[in-house]
Amino acid sequence: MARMRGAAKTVPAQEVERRPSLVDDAYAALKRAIHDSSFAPGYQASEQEIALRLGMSRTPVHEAVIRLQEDGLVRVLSRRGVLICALAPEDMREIYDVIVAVEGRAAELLASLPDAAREAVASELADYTEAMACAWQDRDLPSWGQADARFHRALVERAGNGRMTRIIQTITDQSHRARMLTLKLRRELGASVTEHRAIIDAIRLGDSAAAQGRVHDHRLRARDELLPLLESFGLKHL
Amino acid sequence: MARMRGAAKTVPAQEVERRPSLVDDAYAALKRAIHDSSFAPGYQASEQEIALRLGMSRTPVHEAVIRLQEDGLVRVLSRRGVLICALAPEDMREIYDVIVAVEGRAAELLASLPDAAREAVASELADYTEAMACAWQDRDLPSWGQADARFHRALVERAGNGRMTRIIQTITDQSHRARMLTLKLRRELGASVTEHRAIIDAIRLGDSAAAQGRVHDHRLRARDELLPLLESFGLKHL
DNA sequence: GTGCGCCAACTTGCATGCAAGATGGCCTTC
DNA sequence: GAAGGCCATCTTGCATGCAAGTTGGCGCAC
Repeated sequence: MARMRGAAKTVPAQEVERRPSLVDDAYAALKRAIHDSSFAPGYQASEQEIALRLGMSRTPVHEAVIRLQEDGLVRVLSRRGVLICALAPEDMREIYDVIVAVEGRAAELLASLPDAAREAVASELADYTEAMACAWQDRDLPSWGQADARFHRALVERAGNGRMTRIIQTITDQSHRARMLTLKLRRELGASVTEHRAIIDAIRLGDSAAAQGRVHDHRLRARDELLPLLESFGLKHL
Repeated sequence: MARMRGAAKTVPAQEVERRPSLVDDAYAALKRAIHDSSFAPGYQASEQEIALRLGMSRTPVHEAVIRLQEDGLVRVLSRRGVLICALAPEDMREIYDVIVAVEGRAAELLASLPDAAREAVASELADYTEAMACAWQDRDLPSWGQADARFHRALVERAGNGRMTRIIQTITDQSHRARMLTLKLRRELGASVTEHRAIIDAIRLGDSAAAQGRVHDHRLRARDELLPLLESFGLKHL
């Protein structure tokens, strides 16, 4: 009955592209609901209720919730429902440490690329930064936030390390609500443009130590600007 | 029917300690099986078969497999079984980047601790390093590996960042087999002791830049020693 | 002998049933 | 009136049934 399949037998051709399953649907829907605060932090829902709302049975919801728990977005309280996780300032401190670590290494890697690839990346990053500068002049906060997000995502993705990309994606998901909130509170958005340009210069010059250091300083400055804001506003949980 | 629980209602006392479920059992058992190569990479098993072997139904196995997939240890091939993931040298390169990033930041944080805490951590790290030196003299590879693992785990855990700890835990799980293999291949185990001592000194002195840089160099040296070994031995997948 | 196609077996996706545990309200008792 | 205990209800944990899709082999045709 239990047929042992040989280890050497490679993956059978088809490049493993799953069509979207109900689990994926539930996962995406729940993540979106959490991001746009349809499910506010602290809210406690039952899988049954979520399943009903999404028009499917409990099983795919349950599996999606497991994945969300791995992502740190919810917690499953045994026999008591699903709790949407809140983010404390302490969590934001942790998150910034991870960002500093990963983006710093990514910048280092980018600065070590061959000339042509390096220039291409620098050029792309410069585009996003100019978009930020324009948005800043126009006082267009949403555009500024979008361009900033693109800059930081490209910074990591272009380093070509899937694991680092995934880590940043997870961390970004976790802090999504906080970012949306703080975008309106911050004052020094202009400084980011200058710092981004410094990062880009270091990458252009192939100075990996400087690239790492400047990303490091950029993110720590942003953190030190943000955390007091959060605490002064009494945002104990986001 | 669908009773909406208030968001403000805090977690009901009990500090959320799940007793081990069948899912946890399956998860632990599978991870162990993968680590000790009972399930070799490339092996393809069915959830039914695993469930039978573990004496439970398919449901908890299925959920455990989902978690293992999140950890990057297996892949679920839709309607074709569970594939134990193999690690290519390219994966090891990615893994080392993550380690360099996270451990580097952790060292930085440790060097920024207050005097007493810093000294305590340095002292603990020194203990592990001395254990490595002894094991190296005795040519006791398993002990060396264990002490080295403790050093690196403490380096991250003592920084007090749960997310960084979790990332390192995941990465460590992924590369477990590779580490076991390469422990026997490496020649320069002695250099690690010297480098560890340099890291500890930087932490003791509160020099966070030096601490970060020395961890950085230590891990990159180890990587550059290891990767050629793997490739020369033709270990395309571990 | 070779190649093609059909089919049977096997696999996961998902729904649902049942059981055990947690919770909150109601009733009883003092 | 207040407090404590019992019970109904709600919740997830897990087993299992059914359906849909994939695979490999067997047999048939040439």
